[in-house]
Amino acid sequence: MSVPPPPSRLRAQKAVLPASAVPDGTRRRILEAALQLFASRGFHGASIRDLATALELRPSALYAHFPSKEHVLAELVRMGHEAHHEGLRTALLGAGSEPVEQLRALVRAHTLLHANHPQLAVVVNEEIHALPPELAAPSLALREQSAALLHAVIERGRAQGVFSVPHAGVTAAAISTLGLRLPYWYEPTAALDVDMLADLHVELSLRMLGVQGPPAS
Amino acid sequence: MSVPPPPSRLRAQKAVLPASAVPDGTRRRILEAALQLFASRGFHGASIRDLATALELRPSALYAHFPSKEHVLAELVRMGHEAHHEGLRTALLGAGSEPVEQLRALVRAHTLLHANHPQLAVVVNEEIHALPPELAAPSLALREQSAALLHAVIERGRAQGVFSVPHAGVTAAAISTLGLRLPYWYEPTAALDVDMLADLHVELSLRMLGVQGPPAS
DNA sequence: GCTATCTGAACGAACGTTCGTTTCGCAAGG
DNA sequence: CCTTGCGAAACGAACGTTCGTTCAGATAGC
Repeated sequence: MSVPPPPSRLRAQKAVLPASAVPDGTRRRILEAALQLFASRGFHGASIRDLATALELRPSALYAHFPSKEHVLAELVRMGHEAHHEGLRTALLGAGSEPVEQLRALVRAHTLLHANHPQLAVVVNEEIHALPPELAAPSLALREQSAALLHAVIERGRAQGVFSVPHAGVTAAAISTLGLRLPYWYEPTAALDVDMLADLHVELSLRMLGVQGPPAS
Repeated sequence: MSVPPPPSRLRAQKAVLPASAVPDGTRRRILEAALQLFASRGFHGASIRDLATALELRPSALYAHFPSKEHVLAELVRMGHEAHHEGLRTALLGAGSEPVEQLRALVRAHTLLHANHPQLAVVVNEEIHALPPELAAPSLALREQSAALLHAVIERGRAQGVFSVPHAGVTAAAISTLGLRLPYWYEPTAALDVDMLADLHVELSLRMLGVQGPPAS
C-alpha cells in the first residue's frame, strides 16, 4: 500500500457553504474543508488528521473550535437542513395560491439547492446516520417539515382536481428523489445549466402529477 | 460512553442475498452479516470485529474465507451489480419489441430489485466508493451497461414517436432514481406491496415519457 | 494424517482526544 | 518608545483505544 488513492463519490470539487451561514474565520474554514472531506470520503472515512492536513493545521487546533468531530458533522447537517427548509419555505411564500405554481416553486427550489450545493446535500442525506440520535433529531424534524410542505401542496392540488395521481405518497417520494440523487450524476454545463435542469424537473414533476405541459420533442 | 447507540439508515432488518448467488456455508454467512452491517453503518463504520461478533466468530477466522475486509465489500458490490444487470437483461428479453412494453419491464425489474434487496442496493450504490479503483472498476462497467439498456429503450421509443420527452438524459436519470432511493423510505406493507409499487413506478415513468396512461383519481 | 476451520495472542498503524507550552497581535502603563 | 500583560490560536507530544491483519497452534471430519 504505497500511495492511497483518493476516492471520491462526487463530481463537484470546491465546497461551498450557503451564503449567510457562518462568519469568516477558522471556524468557517474548518466547516468548508470538512464538508469537502465528508462528502467525498464519508464521515468515518475522513479522519481528524485528514481534516487538519487539508487545513494546514495540527489536529489539536481543531478542538479550539469544535468540541468533537461529531459536532463538526452535526453543524454541517444542521446548516444543510436549515438552508433547505428555508429555501422551500421562501419559494412557497412567493408562489401565490395555485397548486401548480406552488409545486413549480417547490421543485425549482429543491432542485437548485441540490444542484448548487451538492456536497452539502450528500452529507445531509447520508452522513446524518453517523450522528447520535440527540444530534440528529433537530435535523430530522426539519426534514419532516419540508416533506410536509410538498405533501400539502400535492393534496391541495388533488382536492382541487388539478393534480391526478395514482398514489400521492409514492409520487411525492418520486418528486423529492429527483433532487436527492442529483449530486451523483449532475454537474453544470453550458448545455445543461442549473436553470434548465430545474425547468426539466418541474416539467417531469407536473407530468407525474397528471398536469398537461407544453408539447416536447 | 457507556452503550453506543446502534445507528442504522435502513428500515429493512434481515439481510437477503439474491437467490443463486453463493453456496451455503460460512462464506455465505459472512457475506450476509457483512451486507447487514455495511448497509446500516457503512463500510468504514463497521469493523472486522463487529462482523466477527455478529457471526459469533473470532476476527482471525474471517481471513480463512476472504483476504481482506475490502474483498468482502468488493464481492458484495460485484454480486449486487451482477444481479441487477442480469435482472434488467432478463426482463428486457421477455418484453417483446415495443418500447412501451420494454420500458415497463425495465422499470418493473429495477423497482423489484431495489425493493426486495434494499441492503444490497445501498451497499452497491454508496459503499462502492470505499473500494480502490481496481476493485470497483468491473462493477462500474456493469453499471454503465445497465444504464445503456434504459437509454437505448428511451431513444428507440423517442425515434418511433411513442415517447415524448423534453430531455432524454435527465428523464432517464429520473427514472433510475425512482428505484435508487427506495431503500431509504420504503418498506413493504399490505397497503403498498412491492408489486403495487412497481406498477406505480411504471406509471410514473410512462407519464414522464409522455405516454398516456389510464385515468387516475 | 491430510485438509479445512477456528482460536488466542500479538503486531504496527491509525484513530479521536487531551494537555501543557508556545506564538502572536494588541492595548495599557511607565 | 519600550515594556508588560493578556487572550486567542496553534503547536507538539502523548494518552488510551481500536483498527486491519498475521501467525503458530488447537480441533475436527474424512
